[in-house]
Amino acid sequence: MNAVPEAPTTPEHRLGSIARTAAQHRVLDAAMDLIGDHGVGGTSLQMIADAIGVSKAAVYHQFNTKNEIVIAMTDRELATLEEPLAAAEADPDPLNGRKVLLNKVIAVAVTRRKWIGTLVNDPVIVRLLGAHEPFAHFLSRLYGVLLDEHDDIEARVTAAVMSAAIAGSVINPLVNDIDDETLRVTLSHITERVLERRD
Amino acid sequence: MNAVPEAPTTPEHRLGSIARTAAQHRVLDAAMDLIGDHGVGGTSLQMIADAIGVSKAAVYHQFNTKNEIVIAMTDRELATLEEPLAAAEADPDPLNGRKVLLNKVIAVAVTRRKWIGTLVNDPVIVRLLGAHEPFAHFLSRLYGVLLDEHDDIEARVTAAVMSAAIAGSVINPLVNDIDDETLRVTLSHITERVLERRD
DNA sequence: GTCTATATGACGATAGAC
DNA sequence: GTCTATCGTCATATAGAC
Repeated sequence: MNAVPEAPTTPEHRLGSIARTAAQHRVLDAAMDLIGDHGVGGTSLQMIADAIGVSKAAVYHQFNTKNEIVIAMTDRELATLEEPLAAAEADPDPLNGRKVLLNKVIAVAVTRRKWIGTLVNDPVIVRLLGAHEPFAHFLSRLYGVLLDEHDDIEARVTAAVMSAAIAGSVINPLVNDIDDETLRVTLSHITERVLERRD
Repeated sequence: MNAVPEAPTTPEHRLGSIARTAAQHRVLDAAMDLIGDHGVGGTSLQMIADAIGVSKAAVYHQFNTKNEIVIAMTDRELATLEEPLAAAEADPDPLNGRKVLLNKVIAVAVTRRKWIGTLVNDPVIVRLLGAHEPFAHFLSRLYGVLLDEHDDIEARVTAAVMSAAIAGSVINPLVNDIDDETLRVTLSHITERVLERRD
């Protein structure tokens, strides 16, 4: 599908490892804003170009295809969890590592609330999350830390409820006027209550 | 927040009150299936026509615009909650009415899980839910029964978490292989635990 | 890095025959 | 109720000048 110099053994496919120019970041900023509002399918390159104030051709000079923009945008966002995830994996106390990572995930979800609905629900991005190997690998690691017993039905439903609660609640119009800090604390509180039944 | 026991003059805007022909239902069935997979923006009339096995023009004979298809499709689905909602509103015990309605909402969400992510997240449908008056009115009634204290921050976050937990968890790949009945019972259980802290 | 101009195709929607 | 044929618009994407 794309580059991927690494093959089977994949020693290092860290997200966010590709350096981007300022012009590329401008494209990604505009793309994220628009796609957050209209979805991937509802956002054209013309809209992105207009938002930046350049021509379509200028956008195409930064990224070869629309899909590359979506990948780069998703990569840039998921990459903010690379370090917290690695830290959690290295934590000698798995329960503590999970708790710290969960709160970091909540914090990111809250500050990025406008975009999170697109990330977990836009058909194009959802497909990408499974099909693009670096993303699939990363999410597998993330779930690995957040869950322990993958085969237990209640554990899986609980995990689904938690991730849905985090991703879904922050985008609900009901909480639109609640500030980030209040929302973050309240969510942390609720998810911990759900979790503590299992730990 | 909402109030409005009856709108000023609108005597009857019940959802699902428009009779549809068999041909129209065939269009709506195909549209729901495709839109559930690819979103509104990712589904063309050609795709719908191909799925039914007719031409685009035949589809246009049933509905004048693509938007009308989306509205009719959404209307048909939301209408399944019209009767449970009316029953809950008429229940002399509001707490019981709410509980019964909540479980009905969960049941519908579980059986329609493939579609529910589109309903609550697709930019086109979300916009429609607020802009199309019958939908906005209906949702206002629904929230009116499910919530009591709209202004309380924790109540709103709780409501957001609950609706997100229901809508979001059923579409999570983690629960893909869990049968409807098991998922429904587990979800009912979890949401009741969240609710009982407030009642 | 940005532009104008253009190729090619798919989109929503319509006209009119059967 | 369905078809073929078509309209005008906009989509992604490219070529080549500055």
